[in-house]
Amino acid sequence: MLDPKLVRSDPIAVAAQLARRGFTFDVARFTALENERKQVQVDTEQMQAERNSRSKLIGKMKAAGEDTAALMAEIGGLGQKLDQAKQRLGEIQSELDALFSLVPNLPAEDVPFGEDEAGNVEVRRWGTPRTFDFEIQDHVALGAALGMNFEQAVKLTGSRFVTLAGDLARLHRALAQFMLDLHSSQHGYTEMYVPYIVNDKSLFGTGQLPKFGEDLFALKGDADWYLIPTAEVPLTNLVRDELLSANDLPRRYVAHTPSFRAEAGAAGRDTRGMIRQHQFDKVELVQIVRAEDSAAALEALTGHAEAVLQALELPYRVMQLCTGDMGFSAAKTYDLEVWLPGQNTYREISSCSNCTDFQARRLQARVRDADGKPQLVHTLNGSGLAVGRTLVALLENHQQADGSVALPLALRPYFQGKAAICVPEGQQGKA
RNA sequence: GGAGGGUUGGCAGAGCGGUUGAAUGCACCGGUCUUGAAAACCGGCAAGGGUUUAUCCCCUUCCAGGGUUCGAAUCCCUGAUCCUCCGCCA
Repeated sequence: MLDPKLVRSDPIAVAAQLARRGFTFDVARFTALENERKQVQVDTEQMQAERNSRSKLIGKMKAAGEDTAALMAEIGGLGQKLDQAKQRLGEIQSELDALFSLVPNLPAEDVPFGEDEAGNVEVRRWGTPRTFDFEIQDHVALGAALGMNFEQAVKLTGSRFVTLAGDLARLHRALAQFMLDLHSSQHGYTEMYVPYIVNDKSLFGTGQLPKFGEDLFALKGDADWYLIPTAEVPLTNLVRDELLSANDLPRRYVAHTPSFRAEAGAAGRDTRGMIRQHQFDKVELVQIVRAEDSAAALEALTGHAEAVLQALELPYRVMQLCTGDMGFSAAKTYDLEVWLPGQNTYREISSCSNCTDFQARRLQARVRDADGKPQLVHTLNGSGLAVGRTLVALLENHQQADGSVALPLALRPYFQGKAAICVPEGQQGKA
């Protein structure tokens, strides 16, 4: 949610900034609504003031033993007019709220202009893609021999799911655990266990609702419950409706959860392999900071995600998203793209965003400043990392000629020191 | 699932339908005192919104939504949630 005061004070300038990210803000409609709101609100409050003062007077007169019948009769007619005005104000307010709830965050000043992902700007690269002296396989081919099975998942559920068996399942678990261990012990994050089902308020707070409901899996039942599309939702909502004191910040949370996405509109995209699934695990980083700290926090958080890739010896590049490619709540975003030899390209494996006060305003998440005045916090989130895609990258980058996959040093403690995962007995030649 | 009891400011916790936006304590901020700190004492201190250059002023808010009333933290209804006891249970 944008700051209504800012939008009111200069709707043209706000519209211009939103246009940079391809969003059309209807200034005329907003201005008309806003003018009517002002008028109706002033009228309504005036009537309320009158009612209040007269009712108080009645109280005083009764206490003094005077006759109040005349005054009470006089006040009677006010109620109906007031109800009408309140109803109209409520309607206008709902319309304004609906309008505002669909408006994305303003891009930060240093975000490059661009209409789509083609406008993203490479910031830096780490590592060098390996040159192979044998015919490489992609993760689907490698995985088939190691225990990755899409047919089984189709039987259990449908497309865009997977089962992992044996060392591959263990690798998946090891990756998540390694990431949690790294962030909680080295980067100052508090590990959290959170619900995988959240209510509609939480999804509104982080911006998934009302605009992106079709991307979510909604549960049947009386309550408005949804499977989480990312742990960003439960983690960020931890501070919803909280008024924190200055020494409560910064807060850094890390959690490993599955993420559930309907992938509506993604038909035909990334249908091969584990790249785009309805269910995938992710280790998520969330920071709650004071406004003045958020720019630096984004750089730090991005670095924390990068540290995972470095420890796993996976080449990547850091992309700054352009105005047209950023998510709804983000003011500034870095994507980490890992090298995938099987696709001969870099693919997104983490997205790190500074949402400034956009989510905080929806969440009513505040902190007292030095003067003791409540100020909105800033929220940041980033994947550190997407576990499924990390597994994909690991298989493809560290594959060996015989179909086994070398384990980076960082993961070996989770495998009793083993140096590679190998095709199980009896599976050789099946790939 | 059954029965009962709660939900009030950052926190704890009072609150007969009428100057109660709400006592008191803690926390916090400022001051006195002190070499400094602590203690003590004095003072300040809810949030959101409207209007305004600003002060002032006004409105809303005591879990949420309805209702009764000239007037609701207070009475009624519905829902959420927490606690206690019983039942069931990984």
